[in-house]
Amino acid sequence: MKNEIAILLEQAIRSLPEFSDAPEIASVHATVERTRDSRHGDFTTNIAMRLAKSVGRNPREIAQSVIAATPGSELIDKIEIAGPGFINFHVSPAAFNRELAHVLRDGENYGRQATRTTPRILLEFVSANPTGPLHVGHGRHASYGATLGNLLEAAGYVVDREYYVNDAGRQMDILGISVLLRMLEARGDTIQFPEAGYKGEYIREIAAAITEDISKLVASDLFGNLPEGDKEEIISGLIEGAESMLGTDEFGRIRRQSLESILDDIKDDLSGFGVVFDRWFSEQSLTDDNLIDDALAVLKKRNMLYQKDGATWFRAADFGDEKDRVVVRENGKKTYFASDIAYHYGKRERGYDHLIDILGSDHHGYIARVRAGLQSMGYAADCLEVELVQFVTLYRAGEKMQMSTRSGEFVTLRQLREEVGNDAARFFYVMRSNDQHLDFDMELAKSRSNENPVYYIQYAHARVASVFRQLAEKSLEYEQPRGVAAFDKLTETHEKALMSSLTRYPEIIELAANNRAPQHLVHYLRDLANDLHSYYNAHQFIVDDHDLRNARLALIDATRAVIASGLGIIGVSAPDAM
RNA sequence: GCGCCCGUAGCUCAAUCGGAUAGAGCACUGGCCUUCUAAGCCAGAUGUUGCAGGUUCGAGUCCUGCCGGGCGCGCCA
Repeated sequence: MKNEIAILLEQAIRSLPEFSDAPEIASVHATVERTRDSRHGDFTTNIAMRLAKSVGRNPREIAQSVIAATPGSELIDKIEIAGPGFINFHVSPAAFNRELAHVLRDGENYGRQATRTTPRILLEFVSANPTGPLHVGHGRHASYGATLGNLLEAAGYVVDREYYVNDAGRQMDILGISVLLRMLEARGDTIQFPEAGYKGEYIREIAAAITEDISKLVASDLFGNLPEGDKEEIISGLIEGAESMLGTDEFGRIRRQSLESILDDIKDDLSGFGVVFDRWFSEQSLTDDNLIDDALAVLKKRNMLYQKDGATWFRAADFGDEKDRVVVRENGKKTYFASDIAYHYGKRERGYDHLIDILGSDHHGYIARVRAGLQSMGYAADCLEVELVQFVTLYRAGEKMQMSTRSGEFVTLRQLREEVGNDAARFFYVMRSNDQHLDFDMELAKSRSNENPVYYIQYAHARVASVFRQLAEKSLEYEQPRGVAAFDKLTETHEKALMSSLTRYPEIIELAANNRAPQHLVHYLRDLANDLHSYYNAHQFIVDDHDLRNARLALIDATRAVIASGLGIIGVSAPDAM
């Protein structure tokens, strides 16, 4: 609907020679928006004020000539000039009726844009380290990422969802030794669990399930040969000791089984949360497939690397980073940053045009250097987009909870899901802008779940389903074509409001997708549910008038479809009964 | 110290490349179930948009400075 208005407007402006050189002409489409006040009509544009700047003429005069040049259309009842030069469009009832018929025809596909082949988008999110179960902070990333993926698809983009598994490096050794020590403990050996190890209870559960033979290892030998030092040196000593006493292969198997156990748990948790990935990308595979070397070779070829203090540096500062970064350490080991460059390089090499990373706000410092990496390899700086998600602070009974994986003291996503339910959790997580901090009070979410806005929206959906059940009980039939033919009878204020809201849905999808802002959809659904509830209370749907009854049923049927579609994008169920 | 993000009603938050009178929920008060689910509806109050300047037809939104909060500034991952 908005699109049609924009096309008419663009035709009008292009037909006027005095604006042919104005730069604003390219963005006419984007200036058309819904009015906030129905007295201003249904759609408005500020294009006259924008043109006034570059052409140097009175905006109201410009508006006048634009209106005069606008082709006649059955879509529009009247066009008015208001205020400093707004052009307001009043849409005809017939046009709303026609659009409502579209909603019914498309059902839950209404508002979805046709698929476009470019750009191909890779959406990476969660990517939590596989060293423990997901906690409530990851839940926000999962909900936001999954919803954004759905939104982008609804807006017509081709999106692949990817989880980057940090299965390489020191943290895997720490995981391995943590599990091994719990195995020794379970066997009856006396151990002193290191401060830097993963202390969570889940480590004991993993240890209990591992069948690797560790009879070669004696706890007293292991602890007897520990170096003096801080907690990092102590755990390094334990890892080295275990590898030499038990064997590198044996320790490697324990490490791998621990990783698989945790990864299985994460996958199960996420799929249970309705969050699915197209690919789980292993960091270790970067090394195995020589991708890091390939990426470094590209950088070297482009003269982006140099040697200093025995290390290899990347000229990140040449591309906007605050300083150059090490990619190969003095000891010959590649840095994590080298993996990151290679990973993002690989994403582009796999054919993705646009990369979206959803990261915690504590990672903001790393954006510039990864972007520098891509840029230095010849990719456009804006092919990498990073959406930062602010922290979740969890409160239980008004008390702040700690969230440290290493200490093992945290509330898991699984616990949260069990306590408040998937629907409420998915909804709450995307209710507010991702750049706002989120306070999540468990007790509040549980004890007041009836006041949860998600139920308000679900209830609207269930109410419509209930009306259709009542219809069947009265042995009446819903005749949709007859209803569509009788849309002229929908003249009540509540009906007009509902129709207007329904036809906004495609615009909301576009808005929420383009701004990476699912909360737009959440607020829209709340408003739509409100329209339905108000209508429900003000008017009877199952009335004697055959035509009016079917017209009203068609209207709420369309509403049901849009609510179901919107909730589906957020990952929330649309129940027929509550 | 430098960098990024945030600051809007009592509380939690919205506000569509800058747009018309800054909006919702919660909480509070009163009213509405013999008719399709009262997890609902209707009516009612609240703002120096942290502070001070600037840009312009127009600023919560953009720019500068300051105040307050969060996060980040490794040859860690």
